[in-house]
Amino acid sequence: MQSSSPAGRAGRPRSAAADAAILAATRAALVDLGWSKLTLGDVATRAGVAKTTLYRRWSGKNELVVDAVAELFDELELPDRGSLAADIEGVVLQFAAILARPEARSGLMAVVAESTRDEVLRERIRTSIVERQKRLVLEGRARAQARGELPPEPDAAEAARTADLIFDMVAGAVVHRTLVSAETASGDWVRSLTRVLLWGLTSRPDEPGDG
Amino acid sequence: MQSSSPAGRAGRPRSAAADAAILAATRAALVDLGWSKLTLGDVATRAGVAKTTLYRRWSGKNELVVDAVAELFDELELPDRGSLAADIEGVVLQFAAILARPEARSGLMAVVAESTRDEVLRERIRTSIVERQKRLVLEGRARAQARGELPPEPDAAEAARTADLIFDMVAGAVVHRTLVSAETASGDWVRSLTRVLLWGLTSRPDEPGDG
DNA sequence: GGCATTACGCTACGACCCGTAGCGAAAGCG
DNA sequence: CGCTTTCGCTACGGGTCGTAGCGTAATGCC
Repeated sequence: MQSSSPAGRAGRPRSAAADAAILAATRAALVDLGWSKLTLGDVATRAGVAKTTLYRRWSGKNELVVDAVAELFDELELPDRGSLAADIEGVVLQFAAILARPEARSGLMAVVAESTRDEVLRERIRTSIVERQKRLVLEGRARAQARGELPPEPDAAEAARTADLIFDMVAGAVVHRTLVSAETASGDWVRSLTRVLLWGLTSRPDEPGDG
Repeated sequence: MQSSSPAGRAGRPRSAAADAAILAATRAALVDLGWSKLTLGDVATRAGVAKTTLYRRWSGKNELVVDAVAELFDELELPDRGSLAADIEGVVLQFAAILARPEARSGLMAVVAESTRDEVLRERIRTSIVERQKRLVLEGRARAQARGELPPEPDAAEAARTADLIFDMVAGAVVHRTLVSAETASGDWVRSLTRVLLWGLTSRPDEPGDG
């Protein structure tokens, strides 16, 4: 059977241009129609491909939108702005800018909602979207520890729990601010968020208000 | 025309029992089918009413699910546990318990996603769900100020901005932890979240790490 | 009690979308 | 040149949507 080509089987190869066109058409349809009114037939027409071609590559609407939205987060990276506070503010502003785009707003929340009843979809979202964001938290902390802004963590498990907490707080706050409260994540707001986070993480345990 | 009855017009009144049955059936359908596979015909059958009756009261799936999910948050209240930290932990645990229910998980995120393209729906979510949660933040702060745990705020606008920030951080963190990271908001996690928040809010501005 | 008014249950309907099957043509590989 | 796979196109049964129409049930007003 497959003798020479490593991954490419015999026969006509799939068009890479079609993949890009379909994902772009999906984002355009999300902008124009939103999640619930988006139909795969319409996406195929926008992309200039047959509906059957679309179904050969994606099993359904959920998977298609996950891939289309995931590409939006490709531009996320951790800039080196010299201090932990500035690094956090920079990446949060990037994240907020992505969530300000209508194709991200309507698409991301919808697939997350669907993922509560679809374990495979949830894993797809995790690997293609969430894990990439969480990596920024780990990189930012490592960089801050190298700078001496944060102390090294002796307990690896505790360090992982803290990173998860920070990730949920930052990403959750931005998402909630943008999609639920429907307010823009302005520079002032991001600075306030960063201030609370950093003071909360670096303050000494002076038993403030505990019984 | 309408001479005596204040709000009730002439004719057969709408069945209040039908309203309750429809909303309960909607939640049951959310548990069994999730958002995307939920159909209004199925909800009507579950509730024991005709499909036309359902359409006479709700304009569509979005509005129906908002009302069905909103009832889940009726039980939210601010317990007086003696300290600000304990109060926060209590209400966050209540919030997390609601979000642990499948009808809330699949329904809430879906309507929020739809609300990004529907201003009327967004306002409906705000008044019936979000604003009720935000009120707990304001009550909790007022109680903490009465206890002397927090200083009084001279600037009302700044106080409102801080309350909005705290609300987005708390609600966003719990939602993100529960629905995106798909981990339970355990007691340990809630205590860690509360610790970061309180230290972040009560620490003195000693310029920690700023240039 | 009779009457107007409104809600209700039921059926039926056109419109739309889904997801798939089948076909002939096109584009690669050996 | 064959073999294989993809592609575009058409067509189809099945399901849901949202509405219209009808007869019936329940209330307020006289």
